[in-house]
Amino acid sequence: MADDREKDSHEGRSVDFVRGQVRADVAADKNGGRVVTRFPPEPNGFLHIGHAKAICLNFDLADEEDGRCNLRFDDTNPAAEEDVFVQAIKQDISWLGYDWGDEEFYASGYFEKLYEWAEDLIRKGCAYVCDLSGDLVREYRAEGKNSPQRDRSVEDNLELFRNMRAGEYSEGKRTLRAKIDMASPNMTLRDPVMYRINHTPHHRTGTQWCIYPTYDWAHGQSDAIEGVTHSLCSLEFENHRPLYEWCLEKLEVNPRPRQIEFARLNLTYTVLSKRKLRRLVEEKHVEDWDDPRMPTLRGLRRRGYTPSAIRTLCQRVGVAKFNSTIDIVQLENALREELNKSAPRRMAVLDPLEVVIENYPDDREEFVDAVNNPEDQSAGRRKVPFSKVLWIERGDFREEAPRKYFRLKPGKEVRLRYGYYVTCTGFEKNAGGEVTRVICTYDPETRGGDSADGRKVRGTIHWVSARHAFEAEVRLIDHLFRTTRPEDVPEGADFLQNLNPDSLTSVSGCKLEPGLAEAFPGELFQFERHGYFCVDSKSLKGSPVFLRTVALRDSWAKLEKKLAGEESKSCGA
RNA sequence: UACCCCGUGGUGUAAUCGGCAACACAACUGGUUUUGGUCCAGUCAUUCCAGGUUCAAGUCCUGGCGGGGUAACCA
Repeated sequence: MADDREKDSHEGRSVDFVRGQVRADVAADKNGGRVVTRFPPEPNGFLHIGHAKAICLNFDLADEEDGRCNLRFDDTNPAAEEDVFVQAIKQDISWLGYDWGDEEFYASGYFEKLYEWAEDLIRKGCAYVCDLSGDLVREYRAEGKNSPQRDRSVEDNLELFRNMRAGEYSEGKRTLRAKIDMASPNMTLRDPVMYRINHTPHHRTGTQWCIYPTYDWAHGQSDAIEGVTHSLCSLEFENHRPLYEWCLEKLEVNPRPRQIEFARLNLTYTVLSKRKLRRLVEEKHVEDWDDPRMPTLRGLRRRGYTPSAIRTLCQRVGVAKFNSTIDIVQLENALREELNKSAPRRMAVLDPLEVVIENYPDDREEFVDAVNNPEDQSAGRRKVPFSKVLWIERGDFREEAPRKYFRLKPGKEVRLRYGYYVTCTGFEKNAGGEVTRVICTYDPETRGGDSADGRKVRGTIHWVSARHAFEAEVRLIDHLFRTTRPEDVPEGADFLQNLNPDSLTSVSGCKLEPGLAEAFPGELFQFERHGYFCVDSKSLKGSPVFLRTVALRDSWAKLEKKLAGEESKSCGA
């Protein structure tokens, strides 16, 4: 895998702009040609696929340049952060396939140093303690008006700042602000807040501190402390770059890390804002953060997505500054591509219809030979039980079929995969007009699914022997939202109105190949002609629940829709 | 409104110094097939607009238009 990545990026025709800039720096021997990146999550939530893009970029880039990537928890806000998130984030990054080695850091580990630096700034006359309330600070900044305390003496500032640290003031009472330029067209430069008071205990430093550095005061300096050379972040920090540089310049830190911004990932039919994901969980529109419909890494993991499929997606979408939305099929396709090569095939009937083979002996049973994976001979073969009464998919029989329908219909012959050719000789219906049983005859000469006379059979359908079937629940998962851009709602409307009511369909009584009874949690299969399914890790032992990870492409569904369209058109005319 | 960033097929991402617009996915055509899957072949753009510089502009310059971000004691 590492080899592939290296090949792609070093020998490939093109390189994204971030890699381009990093390589230019290396070529210019900046930082002695060293490359250090970092992934800086705030431990206040779970990682989602948007984070995966940043993780892949930072780790892959460091790897390509023989550098390293640090994991740094940006834990400067005790009100929001918790250790459970630290643990979850580490677990998710590892699962994705990345290793930060010993480079696990916390912004909170630098509190003392950041404090010292803040005092330095005060002494230089570049920071002051401000008494304005939050509302007033906002107002003054908007108007470009100086804080009344902007010209406090260094001595007073130092004393007040120490008092802040000592816990003498209540929350919101005072802040430490950088003295930059209240007239700057860049709002972030209008005397940004560096420290605020918060008496909430911190997940790592407990009650040791009651003043906390803001992102702007902590981030660049944390990068510098760790020797980060390239600090990659998302577009919304673009306006902060001059401030990022101002801090490091004032502190005379050398060498200085370089901030580069890139566009974050957006996916169709998906919502990736932390706030919105939280609402989905809290308002119970999903089971939890690891609901298989969630775009969180734990959700995707539970659903059966592989780390490499996610990495492939991140690699394919590239890195740029254009704010784009990736079609979710891009993700689905990356997974299909991988599972097509690796997932063992099994037969599973989701919507069972009974088939009786009238010329097959009542009590006979035999085992037919089936290929586990046509894409991978080393996956071997297996024996599947066959008998007189079978289950087939309800959708594979039509009393009256449209043209180009290759499956079972009266008088028509199809192949039962790995079994025999069967011809439909009749069917039964109940009072409601629903087909309850299909009657067929089989050709004993076609065992295995081939005929010696070279007779052509257009349809091949899957089946499960009724007597041997393993019954289980299957959950069909679809997009959580029914619109491509769920967040696009009319003024005042809620994105939840775009929730897809059919995102989760539970189907019980599915008839599966008996071997599937032994499937273990997380194990992935292709149910032939349906899609890829995995055993829900939350299913109870001995009664696996299968989740549909992703469906197979279905060109018949497309064709049928098209035919139906033509039909109604000609009828209407 | 102010400031910053970005506009290349349907969707994304490329295109050394200014030099034949490439790749992936989607869509559509056809072929192969014991999965209507996979696989294979083919089709699909006058680079947001208008000027300018140049032998030559996706690329450089000017002006529009369009989209996004920011204007937190969040990150």
